[in-house]
Amino acid sequence: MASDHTRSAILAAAERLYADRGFGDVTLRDIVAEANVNLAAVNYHFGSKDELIAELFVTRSIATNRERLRELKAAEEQGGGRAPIEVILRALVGPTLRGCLGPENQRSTAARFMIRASIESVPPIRRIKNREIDHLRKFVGAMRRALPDRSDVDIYWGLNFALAMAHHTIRESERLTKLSEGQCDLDDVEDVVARVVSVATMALTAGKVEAKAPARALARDAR
Amino acid sequence: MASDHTRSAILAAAERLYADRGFGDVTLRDIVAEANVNLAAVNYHFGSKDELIAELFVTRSIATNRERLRELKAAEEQGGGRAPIEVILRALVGPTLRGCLGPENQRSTAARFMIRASIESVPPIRRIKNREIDHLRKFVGAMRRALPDRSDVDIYWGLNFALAMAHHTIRESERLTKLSEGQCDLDDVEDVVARVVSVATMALTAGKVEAKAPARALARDAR
DNA sequence: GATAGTTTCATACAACTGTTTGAATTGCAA
DNA sequence: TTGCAATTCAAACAGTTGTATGAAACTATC
Repeated sequence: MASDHTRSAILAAAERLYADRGFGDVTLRDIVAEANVNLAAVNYHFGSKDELIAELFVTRSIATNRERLRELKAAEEQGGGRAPIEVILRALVGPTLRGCLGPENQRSTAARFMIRASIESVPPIRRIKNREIDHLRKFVGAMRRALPDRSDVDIYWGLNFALAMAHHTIRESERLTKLSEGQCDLDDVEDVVARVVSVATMALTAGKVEAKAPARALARDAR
Repeated sequence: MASDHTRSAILAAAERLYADRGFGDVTLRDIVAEANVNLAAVNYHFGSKDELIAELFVTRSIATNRERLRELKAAEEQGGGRAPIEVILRALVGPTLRGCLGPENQRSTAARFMIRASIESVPPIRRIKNREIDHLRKFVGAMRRALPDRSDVDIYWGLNFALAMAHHTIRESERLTKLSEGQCDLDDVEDVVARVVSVATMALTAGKVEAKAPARALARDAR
């Protein structure tokens, strides 16, 4: 096993470079130069460039997913096996948003790396994302328990839209800032989380008996 | 000007190949082989590979944007300069969704190309997307007129979320189908449009005086 | 301190990339 | 037909890429 120094130096350098310049134009030679190691070290320690990228992404994904499940579990335990939908959605999108947004100058390398991964989507990363379905099913289950009257189809769509808003906001944060001329404050992460959760909750609860009647017939029917 | 035959053969072949295999692994040599033209023809007619990609994307973007504005204009004229927010949102996301979704086996090459462009996001395409802001401002204007009580910030967020749901659904349509085991029917484009418009409308109108009071305090406040 | 196993290193490899060149060919106008 | 411009073509260019090799340096064990 030895010192492991080279291995982690490569990981750190690669994450930094990918975060700064994207996957498109960072070569192995850039990485080994940044890490002060030999070119062959990458293939020796990781097998290939793609496996290096995959390891970086998997590490960060696992961290996010663990945090998601931690929040979800805590919420369901507190509610005796059933958590409010808002809290479930917050557990779903909160860790991702908190991990990627926030004041730019204090964003961690990991955060900037995950933003890149969200924007550029190279093959090794796509492959990993496709295996994320089992993880999402856990949230589907919790959402079913929270909204037993809701059809599965509606649950899936609600989940889809929640992730859509979170990821798109991360991907296009720069554009939203420019479009709104800075009026949309993407550094206020908790506000972003609240907005996403709010809209997703409406999407999942609108037009149902849920306590009182909904405000009015929704556009959904206007089709 | 001559026959133009070579030029359009390249465009058609490139669009087909990019649609099928993505930008990542389609080379100029693949394209000229598919188009039965000489390798140098691409640089002769387009200047560079990136300019070829840009031309493909611009052509399709313009078509979509024109359709968007056509629907928007028609709606506002019919309403005497002010259109219902649902109709504005439908003009915003409808053309994109209709252009990319629908039964897979009858999807046009152009549609599949635009899906790829939405997923992979190579530099020349990113550059063009960044110039889309002026186009979006026209929708901001219409939304302001439709919802004069709403703050600009809310308008921007609503627009952001509407685009988020549309684009994410296109990008991740495969995953949503898998997650829902086919229960979410992405071939029924008008249903998808209705769902996106419905949620976006709620996002933009919730918690306001709009006729009756809203059903209840929203998660937004639970923060 | 010899040995076996791990890690580093310089270097070469082999393939592929977009682009350029300059000559050949074509099409059209005078 | 002649002449001139536009287009096509084969070939080469110049650079980059990820990966493989085999020797050297190191490390820990006996």
